[in-house]
Amino acid sequence: MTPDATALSARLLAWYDRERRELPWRAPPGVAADPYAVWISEVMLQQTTVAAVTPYFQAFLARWPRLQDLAAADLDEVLHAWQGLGYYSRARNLHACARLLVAEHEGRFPAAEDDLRALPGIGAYTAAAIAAIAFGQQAAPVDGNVIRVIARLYALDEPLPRARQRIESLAKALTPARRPGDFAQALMDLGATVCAPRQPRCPACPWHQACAARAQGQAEAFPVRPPATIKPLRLGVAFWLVRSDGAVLLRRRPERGLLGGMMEVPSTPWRTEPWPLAEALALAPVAGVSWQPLPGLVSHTFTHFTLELAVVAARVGVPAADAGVWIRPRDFAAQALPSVMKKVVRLAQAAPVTGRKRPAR
DNA sequence: AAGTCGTGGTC
DNA sequence: TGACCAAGACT
Repeated sequence: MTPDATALSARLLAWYDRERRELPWRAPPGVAADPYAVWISEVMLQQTTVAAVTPYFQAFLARWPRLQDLAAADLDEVLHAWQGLGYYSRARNLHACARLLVAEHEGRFPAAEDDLRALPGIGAYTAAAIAAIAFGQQAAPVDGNVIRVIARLYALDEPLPRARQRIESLAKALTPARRPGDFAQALMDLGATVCAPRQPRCPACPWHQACAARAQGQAEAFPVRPPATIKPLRLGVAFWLVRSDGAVLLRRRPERGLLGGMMEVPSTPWRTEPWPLAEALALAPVAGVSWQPLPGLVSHTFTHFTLELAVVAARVGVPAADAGVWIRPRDFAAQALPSVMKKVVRLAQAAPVTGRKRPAR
């Protein structure tokens, strides 16, 4: 480290010792972090806020306190515990990683960054985070916070993602040999609480004096991002099919791809062109029933497209085989339903199938 | 290497 | 209200 880097990292660590946040996965000062807890938290925190992760993390560790417990769980249980958190491949990779470690690594995490990086669901960021936080290695995890802080500190005008290499080497150069895990968390805390994307609180920043972007009065202008691409709109028609006993037809999505392995209300494919009703109904899970369009639309924005689902509903007596599984709405809680499908359920239940009065009771 | 992969909060 | 964005990984 250069003298500058030494002074900067010392100042940040002093700030961290003062302002450190208590988080459920964070070990008390001086206590070694549990690699298992660090791993779970870091995977959950991928592209996900602390507020969203916290209840999931606590439920996860209460249910599967050790790596061996998670490895012994069924994938379905893990997916269910993950429902609502998004990026569901994380749950499958988490489960696969637990089983791999138990089967082939004596149930222990490797301490080396490279070995961690080779595990399913652990990329460059998470490998560095575990190595630094759980094993005290001089690794430098680079997440969105670190990118922002470093880009501002040095007023890097090279746009992302090209600037990433430079940011990684600058972050590494700032990382001290002592307390690298605390330094990494300090950098991320700084980005989360002070060096925020909008309206950074520069006067409260321990790097205030050194910050080049701040000196230009342009902190918010960094990092430089390429213009965002517009999200296309995709359309579909969902089939809300109610059996005479009240159970609703659901099906499991393919293992890979969008919402992989999660449950869904059956629907047409999601495409750019509108669906004429007759064309959509030709793809219904059962034929010969009377489909009734429900008022309203389900709108849901994914990372790279917006989805609008119309919903048609019908009652059926004898269902076709192989169409899916019949679940009573009261048992939906036990299903791994992604948020977009919960919206479909909400819409369908707000507008029950008419044409037949529900039995008064 | 650019596209794919969720969701909820924020302004 | 819609666009941005969050402790990224995988292909």
